[in-house]
Amino acid sequence: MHTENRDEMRERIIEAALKRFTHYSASKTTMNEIADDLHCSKASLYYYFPDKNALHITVLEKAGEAYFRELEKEAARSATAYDALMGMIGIRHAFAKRFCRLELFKVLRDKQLLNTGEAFRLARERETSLVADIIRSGVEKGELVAEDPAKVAVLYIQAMIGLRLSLSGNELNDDMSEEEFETVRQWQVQLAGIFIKGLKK
Amino acid sequence: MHTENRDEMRERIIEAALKRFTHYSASKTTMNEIADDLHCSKASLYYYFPDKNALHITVLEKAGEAYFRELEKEAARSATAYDALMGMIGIRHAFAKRFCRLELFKVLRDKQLLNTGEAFRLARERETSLVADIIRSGVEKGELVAEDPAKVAVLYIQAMIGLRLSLSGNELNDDMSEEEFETVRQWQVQLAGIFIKGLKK
DNA sequence: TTCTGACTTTTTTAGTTATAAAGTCAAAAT
DNA sequence: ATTTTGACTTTATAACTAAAAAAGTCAGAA
Repeated sequence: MHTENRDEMRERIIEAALKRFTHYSASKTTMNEIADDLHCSKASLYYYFPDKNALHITVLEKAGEAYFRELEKEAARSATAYDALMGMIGIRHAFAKRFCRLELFKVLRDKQLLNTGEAFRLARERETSLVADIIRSGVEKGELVAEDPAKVAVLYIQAMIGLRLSLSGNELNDDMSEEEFETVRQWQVQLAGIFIKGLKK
Repeated sequence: MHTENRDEMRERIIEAALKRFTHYSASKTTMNEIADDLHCSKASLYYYFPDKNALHITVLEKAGEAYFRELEKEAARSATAYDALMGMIGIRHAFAKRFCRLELFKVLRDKQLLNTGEAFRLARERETSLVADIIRSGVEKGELVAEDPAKVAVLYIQAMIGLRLSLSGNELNDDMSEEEFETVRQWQVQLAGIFIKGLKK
């Protein structure tokens, strides 16, 4: 009927998709399954979303929003650049584990937009500029020295992602074992420690 | 006839394979082509090598040997840890460009031995222990501080590989554009700089 | 001991079909 | 007017298949 209900239905669809996706993975979930969960027809889903991909992207964006909200909260409450970056690693780790079945990497790979895709580029930029802000703030407080915080931030993010990828090995996989998650986290913590020291006076 | 000639023929085969492999890539090269280049029969190749894979591995090992020889020469002549690591980056870069058609990554991927394969593990260890030596030497000279140089070396190598992988993106590709090679090199140089500073007193 | 032509076996590729899932739409329900 | 749906079409995926190409073997020649 009016806008309120329309948005509500959209939300219910996103919720149902998120549940299925995180439990069984996005690619193994059919539109029919989502429709059945909601006791509605598949055609209804297509009234709210142009195609499955759009729904998938919306779900990813929702998860991304929650991720950035936590990230920015953490950055705000951290006293030092060191604390902020360490907090970020923990949050990234938790989200990666929680949402690995959303197949973010798979989407990026299939669409060949790992470094070019618009939404992804924006997310990467948002994360990078958050790190840049943390470094800049560290410089202002006299904690750090950095000529070009933005450039350093790009390097930092790239190195963190790299440590994640260097384990995944054969291909850009979304699935990782508990152990592997932990190894990556430890590497990231260690590198962040050295990195921050390398930016000190 | 006697050993001298046998080894000589083996070398000629390796040479011919190396030429074909680096020019057209290993997987696009047939044993018949190598035999034709040498004006001998394909069966002869199988007298010297049990299968194509063994030949491929031998060619990779030969390239690897040259790589480590240069690497160790560079480490020996460098005055500081900083110089040594920067020198290493340059050498790795040159070899990666020169031998990318040898499809090292492809072999590792297909054989699922990126972190487990024996020969590869040894090569990785050799590179890591070289970095560990460089760091240890830096500590002795009072240039650096590191509690556990071996652990730091693993992290360093992992981060360097990670920067390489984070660009390759979709999958573990051997082929990279000139531009991409240069981007990775710059990142590696920048990270090595911060890393070394992070290990200073 | 080294080499080869003629051979067999294995792998890759391209094409085929069957099936499942994605996506559409005219008409019904609210 | 907006929302929903059953019945439909289209598209993508997976499982076979046949043909071609490359890998790999071997008895016997050099």
